[in-house]
Amino acid sequence: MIDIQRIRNNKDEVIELLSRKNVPSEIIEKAFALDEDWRSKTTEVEQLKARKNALSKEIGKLKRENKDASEVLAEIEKISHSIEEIEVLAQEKEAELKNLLLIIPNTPNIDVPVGKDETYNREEKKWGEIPSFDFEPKSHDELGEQLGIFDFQRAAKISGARFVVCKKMGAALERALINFMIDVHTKENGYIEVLPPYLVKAAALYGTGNLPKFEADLFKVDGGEFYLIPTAEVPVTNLHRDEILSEEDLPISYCAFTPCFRSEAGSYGKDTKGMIRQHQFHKVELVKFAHPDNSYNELEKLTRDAERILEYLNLPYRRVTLSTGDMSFSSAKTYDLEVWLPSQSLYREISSCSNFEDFQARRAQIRFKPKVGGKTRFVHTLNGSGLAVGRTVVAILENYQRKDGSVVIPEVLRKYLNGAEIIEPN
RNA sequence: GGAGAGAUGGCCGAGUGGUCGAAGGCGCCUGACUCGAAAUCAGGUUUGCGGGUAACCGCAACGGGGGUUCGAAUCCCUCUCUCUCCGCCA
Repeated sequence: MIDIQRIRNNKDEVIELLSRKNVPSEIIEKAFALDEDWRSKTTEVEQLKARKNALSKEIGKLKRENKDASEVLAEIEKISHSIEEIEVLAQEKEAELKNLLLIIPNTPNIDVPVGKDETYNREEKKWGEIPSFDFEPKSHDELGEQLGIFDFQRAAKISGARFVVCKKMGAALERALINFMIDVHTKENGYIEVLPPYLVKAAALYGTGNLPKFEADLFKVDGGEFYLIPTAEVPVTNLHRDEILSEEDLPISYCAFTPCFRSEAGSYGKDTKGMIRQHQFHKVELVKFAHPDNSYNELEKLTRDAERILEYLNLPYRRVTLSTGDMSFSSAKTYDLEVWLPSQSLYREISSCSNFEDFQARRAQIRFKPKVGGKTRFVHTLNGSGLAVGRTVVAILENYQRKDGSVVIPEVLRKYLNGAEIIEPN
């Protein structure tokens, strides 16, 4: 949530920054006006309440002295009526303002390239050598079906479109990747492993910014108050909701493996074949609670931690900074990591690493108390995929394929697969 | 699913209608003592919002929401969570 004080004190700056995210200025002007209105009514109510409190105390005193209080009671009754009237108005304004603030996106960092869509994303680096094949490289779904490790047809029978059944080395490879990623992040990068719930309440989704605006992207459990998580970001960021952390504990870094569930509403016709876009997929997620003075440094580190997984797997990738028009609602700055897919001859997103600054922390009330200076401050939250497991399988199959349709297993994964070196058709 | 108990400040824990934003303890901060530290002694130490250059003033908050009352941590309703017992269950 954007800080209303920023709108109050630097309205024009906020309008300018949010125009980069295609937010019309009228929305900010509306929030500004609601805030002014709310404040004047609140001030009025509070003055009346102060008078009422004073009179109430007087009654206590009069009663103790066994004196008559009817005159004071009469005045209180009059004040109470006024309070009721104005308070309703103040509460209406407050609710309206709050609802409006909940749908205003985060302001982009000044460094983020300005543009209306992904064509304005800025490439930051490229890593690895794009493999050259002396044959036509196959797509992962073709390879997977030939190898007998993916079964899209039966998945459709069971659950419909956008699901897959992984079998044999397909299933084992997912499991190996999950363990490999978690091992690297916990042992080499200092993340604390957590295994959170996959069903969450609405409040958790408000905290991260998925609600109220993006309900259509989520699966809601019928009849219950639960939602299936779209990413581990939701439960893990909410670990510290309504908490005051110790400054010396920052940054706190978590790593979580979870399935992710997405309705993919509005993506009809996109990536219909294969494992790229599924209703259910696995992800190892990195989440940090950082000191606000150091969060951009932590974003660089977190992104490097994700990149290192790709490097261990020797998968060619590039890093791009998402433009203001392509980044998400809650983010102030996002790096996407895109892995090379030979069958499509392009880079596809495999990780998204963001600094949300205090946007989520303000929604979820995650704060810390500075050692000196007293006043509690909001932490900065960050997260990134480290990595999306299904898409990593896709990238491995496509980049490590051989002419005969077999696939070489990346060296770092072999110890997780009983030493297997190659996936072969059987 | 049934029966009961509970939720108070960073932590522990008192408080059953007004003088309670809240005793006491722990922790933390400042000062004294000390070469220094520990111990001891004295003082201080909640948060959010609004107003004010500031000192400061006001409003709100004792799990969440609602109610009774001139006045609620305290009484009533409701929700959430925790614990105990019974049932069921991987």
